[in-house]
Amino acid sequence: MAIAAKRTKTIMARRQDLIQGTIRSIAALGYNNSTVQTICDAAGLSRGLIGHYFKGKDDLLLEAFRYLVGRADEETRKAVRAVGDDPLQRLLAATEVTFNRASDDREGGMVWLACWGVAPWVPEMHELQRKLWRRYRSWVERMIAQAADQRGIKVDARRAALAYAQMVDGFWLGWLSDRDAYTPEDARDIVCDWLRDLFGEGRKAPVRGAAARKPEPSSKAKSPARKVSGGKKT
Amino acid sequence: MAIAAKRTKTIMARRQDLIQGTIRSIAALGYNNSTVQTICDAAGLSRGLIGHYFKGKDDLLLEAFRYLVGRADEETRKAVRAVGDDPLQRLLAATEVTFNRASDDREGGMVWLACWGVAPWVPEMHELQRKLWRRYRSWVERMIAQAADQRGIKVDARRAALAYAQMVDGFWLGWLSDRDAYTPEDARDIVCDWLRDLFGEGRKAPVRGAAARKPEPSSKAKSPARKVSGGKKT
Amino acid sequence: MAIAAKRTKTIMARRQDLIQGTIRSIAALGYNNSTVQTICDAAGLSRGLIGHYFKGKDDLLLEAFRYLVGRADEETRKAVRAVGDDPLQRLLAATEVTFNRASDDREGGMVWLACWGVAPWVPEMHELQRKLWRRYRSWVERMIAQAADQRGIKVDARRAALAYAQMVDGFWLGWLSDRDAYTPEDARDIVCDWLRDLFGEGRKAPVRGAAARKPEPSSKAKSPARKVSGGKKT
Amino acid sequence: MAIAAKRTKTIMARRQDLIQGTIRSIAALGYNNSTVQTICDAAGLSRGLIGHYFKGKDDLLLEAFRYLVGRADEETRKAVRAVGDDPLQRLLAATEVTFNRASDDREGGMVWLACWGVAPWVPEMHELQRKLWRRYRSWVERMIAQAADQRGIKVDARRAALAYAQMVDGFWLGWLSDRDAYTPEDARDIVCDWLRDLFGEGRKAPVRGAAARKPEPSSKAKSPARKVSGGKKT
DNA sequence: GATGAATGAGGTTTCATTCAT
DNA sequence: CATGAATGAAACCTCATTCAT
Repeated sequence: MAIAAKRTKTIMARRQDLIQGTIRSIAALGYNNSTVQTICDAAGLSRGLIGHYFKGKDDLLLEAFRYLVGRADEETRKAVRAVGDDPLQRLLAATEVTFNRASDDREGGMVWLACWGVAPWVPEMHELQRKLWRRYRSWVERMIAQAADQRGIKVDARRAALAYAQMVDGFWLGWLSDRDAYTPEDARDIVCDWLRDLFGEGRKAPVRGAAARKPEPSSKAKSPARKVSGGKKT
Repeated sequence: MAIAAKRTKTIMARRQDLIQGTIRSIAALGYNNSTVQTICDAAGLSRGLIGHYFKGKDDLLLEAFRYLVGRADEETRKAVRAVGDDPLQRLLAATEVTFNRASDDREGGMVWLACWGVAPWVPEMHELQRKLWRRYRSWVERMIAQAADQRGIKVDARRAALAYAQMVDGFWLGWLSDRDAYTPEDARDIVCDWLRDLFGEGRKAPVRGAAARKPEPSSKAKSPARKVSGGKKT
Repeated sequence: MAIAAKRTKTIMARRQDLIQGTIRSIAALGYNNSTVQTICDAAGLSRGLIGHYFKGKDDLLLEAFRYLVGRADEETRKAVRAVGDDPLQRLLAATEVTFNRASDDREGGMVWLACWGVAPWVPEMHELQRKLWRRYRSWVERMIAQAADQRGIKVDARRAALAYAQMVDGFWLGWLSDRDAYTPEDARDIVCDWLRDLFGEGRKAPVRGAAARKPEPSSKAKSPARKVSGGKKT
Repeated sequence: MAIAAKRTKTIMARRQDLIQGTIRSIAALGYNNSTVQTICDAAGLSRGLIGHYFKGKDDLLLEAFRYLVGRADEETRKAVRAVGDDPLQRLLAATEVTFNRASDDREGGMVWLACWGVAPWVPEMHELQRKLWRRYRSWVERMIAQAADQRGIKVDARRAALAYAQMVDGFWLGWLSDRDAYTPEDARDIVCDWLRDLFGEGRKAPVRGAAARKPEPSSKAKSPARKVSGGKKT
């Protein structure tokens, strides 16, 4: 069994190597231009190896996407769990970890972007993406509904969740497509402020300009936002 | 010259045919799976023709994207011009036309999505996309700044513009990736409400007429106004 | 239509080129060692052309076999028709043309041999082969039955047809596998003598040794035989 | 030495395993589609093992063919020896064992067929096949010559041997390619009758017992005797 | 100007063989 | 001695592009 276990471990390691190679290759060359050759080169392995560990290129591509999804999910869960049970805090934590991931793993983000662009025409990827998104949105909706309940505020949780989720995705998309337009921190702040405003919580730190805005009654400017990564995660 | 003009006209027509074929092919098969063959089939033309009108496949792809961009730009300008000079009305009109396009031309939207997914690795497309985005965001920023000025409200125009623009993109992305999660009308309403809330304008009747609507006495934020979506809508 | 006709003609010509290339390649290298490359080289065409005219390599291989079958069939029919209606003469003519083909087109014969060796594992080829064989055997059986009737001789036509057909195939097989063991003329004479003996007809020419045999009463030594090519033909 | 002997034994056993695996694989999948993987799977051994016991795949293939050839040879010799010295009885016994093998070991037959189809392009296999055939034909020729001598009949032994040998092969080929056209028993009867007719021996009881049958008073050709298959059988 | 036949580069995949464990 | 992971050659096929008609 020790041998079998070791073997299994090696197998997992090689699969990881190939997945990482895929991510590196796609990040560097794009989805189309990534060939079995570039992927295996990036993984430091020989071309034929892909057949040992995956059904083929498509399978590997899908698994790489699945890996990114799983990792984002895990990271977000951990961050959310760490802040306790308060729904707003959870949302804020999720938002933060989402945009942190943007800076920390732009490579992964680029792959995510590339996958968005092909998913509609790759049934399995499409399905995975939709499942993910629905779970994510429904989690956001629950959090928002709970937070509103706690505060005795009326919020259309569905619409708020949509606004949040799509804003986050939009910020991801925008930053991946043009990293100079704004920073992930900008995005994070805007979304977090939007969340706090939604529940009438004050902003924490003086946020660029906004803090200078007259505190009108309900200046709850909505800035919709949603974690790209979150979107891809839960 | 008449002959030359006619020729030019034919050339333009053929180019259009090929561009439309490209759009149809990408919408149906995705970016990767669209070949010169599928494109020309979709255009009802023969395979070799592409060389007469474009430098090659890549060029055609780029031109198709350029065409979509140009058309969207034009439509938006027209809608904005039609609504007069009021910045908020202009933003609302732009929002509306944007989401109307979603329903009216899902095919084009899918192509847009596909192009998003490859643009970072196609320098010319990337550049085009960035130019477009920057112009768009700066226009939004100006409109927001003007609208705020008119109302004597202090708004961080840059952040608001980012929030607006990325929310819109996020809704596009989400709807193209999963058309069942919400409707373009949902998206439009959420974004328009967000805009009105930003300026303390009350939500109103079906936004569809909003563009033509007279600027009523800004009834300011409705009651708690903190509901992302007020009473009406889903 | 002239253009369409010409095009069709060209298409047929290219298909023929590829089929001939296939035959030459298989004859020279065997079935396994024939690759798209060797086939196209033998045809004097480029590698990619195969996709224009056939579904793929397998399709081409099958068509090449079909071509050999069709040609053998045609040649045999023509030879049979040329000798009139007498069943024995028809059988003799078929036998002759069969073994003539052996000498005239050893290349085609080798391909036939190669196909025999793979047919059981290539459903379409197998089916074609079986259809062919059955039609051929039943024709032989009918001829034998008629010839026997004419002479008032009792012959088990089914068994005689089997003996004839398999003897011919056996001679083909043997000669293709070892061209030095006997000549096609040897084979032809043996089979023709067997046929004549079956119906009590005298042998035409003094055939090696056999003619010297004592004309015992009914020395109808059966030598079973069957045209390989015939077997593959009708 | 005991150890060395044991080792040798294991080696032989493994080689046998691989040879059997080869036969099973080829019978199931054909020559082309049999890979080292399928062969080792069929043998219940691991892929790399082939290198320990054979020079490579080609060598294994050749050895498998050699094994079939050797076994057939041995079986035939044994059957022939068992029947005594009478040449005709020997031929009948050889015929019988040949067609018995067809039914008893169709798998082996299929491999034989597959090898026929590649042998001309595999020099070593070709050579083996030719040696085998020549030895076989010359043995048949000797038997026929002896039987004719014994009876004072003049027979062209070479031609008769060719007819016999190719008829047998033809029946094998036909049955392997289409097992529904006739049974090996049909083939055996036809060939045995042909042999008996050649020497003016009457057809007799079920041939199955023929090998053990005492040489009865050659009742010479039956009546017209020109029926390929007398009264009995199908 | 329009067509599609022809080319050949390049992609994915399979496979025989080698070799470390 | 046995295993199967690793390699890289080579096969098939697709496809963008060119060019004669």
